[in-house]
Amino acid sequence: MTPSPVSDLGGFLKEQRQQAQLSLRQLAERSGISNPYLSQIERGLKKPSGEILQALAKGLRISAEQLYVHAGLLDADPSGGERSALDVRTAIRADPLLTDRQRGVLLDLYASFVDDEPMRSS
Amino acid sequence: MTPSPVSDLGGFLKEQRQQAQLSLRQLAERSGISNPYLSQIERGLKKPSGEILQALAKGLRISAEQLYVHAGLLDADPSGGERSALDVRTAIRADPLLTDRQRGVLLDLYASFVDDEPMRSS
DNA sequence: GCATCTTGCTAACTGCAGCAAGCATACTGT
DNA sequence: ACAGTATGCTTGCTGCAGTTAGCAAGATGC
Repeated sequence: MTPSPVSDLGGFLKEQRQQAQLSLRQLAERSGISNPYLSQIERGLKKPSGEILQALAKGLRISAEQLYVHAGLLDADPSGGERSALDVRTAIRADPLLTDRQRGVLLDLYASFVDDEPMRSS
Repeated sequence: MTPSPVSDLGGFLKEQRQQAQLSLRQLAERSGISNPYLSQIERGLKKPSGEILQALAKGLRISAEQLYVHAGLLDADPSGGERSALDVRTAIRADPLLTDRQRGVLLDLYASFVDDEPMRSS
């Protein structure tokens, strides 16, 4: 975990907590986690799960996504060339108007256009 | 964890894996996790961390956000079904990895699956 | 037929997330 | 002064995430 401001979850948590004028114990109680554990997270000694991050976001009255970004679970800005490839696949797979077979055909065709490795043929 | 399709991570993972025509071991290897663990996740016996979900998304070539939604770490996109059709078209049009010709082929194919009227060629 | 490989799973194990109990220090009220 | 409270942290513990070693069954090639 690099100590850069963007990815420093603990530092960000401490900053948000202080901005909300909450003690470590108050935030821990509001979030439903133990205060020693919160202390360890803020000091970068422990690495919390997504559920703990959700609980902390709730206690801080901020979005969980913000904490996921600092924890490295989400990208800050989703734009970018490589992300677009994932969007097409994601959109096809999520489309309720397509049958499974149609979905497979579209995905295969897309893969043949974009990938070096097409999907395995049955 | 309710067994509804929206929140059933294991079922969703298995479905995506089968759609991608990967064996359990192939996906585990592509994702960099152990195959018994993947088996346990698919059967709902274990609850993976965000990092494992990221790795699985990478192995499946889908967005991690989709898996977070199924794992209950993110809310699903609040827009409705009609939006899905726009998403696939939008995603294809915006994809920088596709040539104009490939884009046209994909859009026409999609339209033939979903619409009665194929896209008019420009 | 047999040998080999693939597949999904079981069982035992290790490391760490997250907790409870409690410490040391600072602050407040009498 | 002292007692009580608040604060952030230390320590030891438990449960579970995630792994390795290996099993049973099915598939494949000779």
